[in-house]
Amino acid sequence: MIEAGKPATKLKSEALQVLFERGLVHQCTDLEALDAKLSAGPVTAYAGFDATASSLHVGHLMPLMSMRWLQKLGHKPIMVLGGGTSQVGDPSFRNEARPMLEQRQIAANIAGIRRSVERLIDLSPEGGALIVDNADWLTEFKFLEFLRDFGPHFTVNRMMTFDSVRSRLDNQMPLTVLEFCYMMLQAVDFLELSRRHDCTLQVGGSDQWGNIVNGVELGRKGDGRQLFGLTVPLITTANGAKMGKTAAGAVWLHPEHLSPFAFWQFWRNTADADVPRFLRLFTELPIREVERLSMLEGIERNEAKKILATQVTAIVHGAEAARHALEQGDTLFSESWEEAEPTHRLASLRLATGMGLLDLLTELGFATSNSDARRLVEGGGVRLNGSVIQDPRRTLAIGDLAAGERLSLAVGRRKKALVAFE
RNA sequence: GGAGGAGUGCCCGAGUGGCUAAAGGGGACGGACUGUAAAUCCGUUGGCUAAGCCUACGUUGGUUCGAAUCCAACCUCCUCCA
Repeated sequence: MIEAGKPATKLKSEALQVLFERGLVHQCTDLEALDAKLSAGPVTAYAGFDATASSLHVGHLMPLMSMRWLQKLGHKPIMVLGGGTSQVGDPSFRNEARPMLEQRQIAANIAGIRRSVERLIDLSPEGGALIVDNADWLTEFKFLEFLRDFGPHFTVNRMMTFDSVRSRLDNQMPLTVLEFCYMMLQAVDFLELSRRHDCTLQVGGSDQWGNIVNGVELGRKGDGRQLFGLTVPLITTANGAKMGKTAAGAVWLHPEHLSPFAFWQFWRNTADADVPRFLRLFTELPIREVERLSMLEGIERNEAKKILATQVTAIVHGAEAARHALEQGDTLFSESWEEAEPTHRLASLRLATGMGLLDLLTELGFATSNSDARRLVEGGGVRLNGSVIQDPRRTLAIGDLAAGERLSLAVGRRKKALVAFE
């Protein structure tokens, strides 16, 4: 096992060179052998995503970026949707069992995740990529058969040594058999993929190390094959916080959970200190360009942030959406932002019946509840058509519309909306 | 199996009958300052049909005019003993 921040030896394969250069490597089960294999020819690699929510979020971007690089460099990605494993729930580094997911919920979540995955990976026949669902094989096993086929390759002793379950055991928190067996399922996934698709590499988050190693060991004991595991680092922001949380919740990849513009904004608001690293990790700009942008200081760093935001948004939501978000950002944060293109459209009928300012704030996602909106207003954080409104009972009427049948609303310095009524 | 201790808001943590929607800190959000950054200072931080009401201190019951605080049972965790 290799702990990798920087490779100890010179790498032969372009794939690993790029992944290291990008900061996408944390640990590898056998760096040298993997390097040799990757430089010898195309390798099939997989990354798995469980159906814990109906959308992926920025945390999932790291393995996704790794898979994109691998595909670009001639290797074959397999994206595994966890329709089977989600029925169990990964206990890794969690102090409590996950709530059991209903079948219907899993199916709905898988559908949402699939949409993002399809965007991020080239699924054209030339791309060689595949999307599969591990329910396809995991649901087929009969219990005794499963135990007899795979059980002998796992020892409870070994399973209990993994850090991912260690703290649960040490703290004497209950770890159910259901959860404990999760690592077997993920190991079987890897074995199955190696048999079906000649997949020999698994990429995952650093919290997946234990699960991945189990798969690698199963490959060796079961089929006498050498499989490889590679983990991406856990990203925290310069402030030490886990990346990807905002007041509104996780930063989702699915456009229905978070608009492409809001997504763009998230990246635009990156702290200065994080910009170089994020450019490396989350864009595909040539490393030279990344370095150039990283040199920018002071106000100029804002340009780097815009490029970062636009690049990541292009990858996740498409070039068109990214360009649009950039334009919106540029006009919305310029002097004449109140003349820009509307960000939201509502029926003018709603003004006739009297629309509460607080309701609008909540509806636009600027406040999480009526009370939250009220606090913002009373605290002087809300501007309607340029002037601060502190009366929470304020309602909006036709008279509030400026030119173009619209009104502008800003919360703080970062959140701005132009609402058109038509 | 026995003895003792603990479970509080997003997180940590005070609170041992009414003055407690609950000290303090962290985080988050808003204001000032700025560059849609950081740092600093100030404010806010359960919900609603909002000067009123509702829900909340592991769960369920009970005592009381009144409970996060007292009692009982249960669940979970921690420490020590076997």
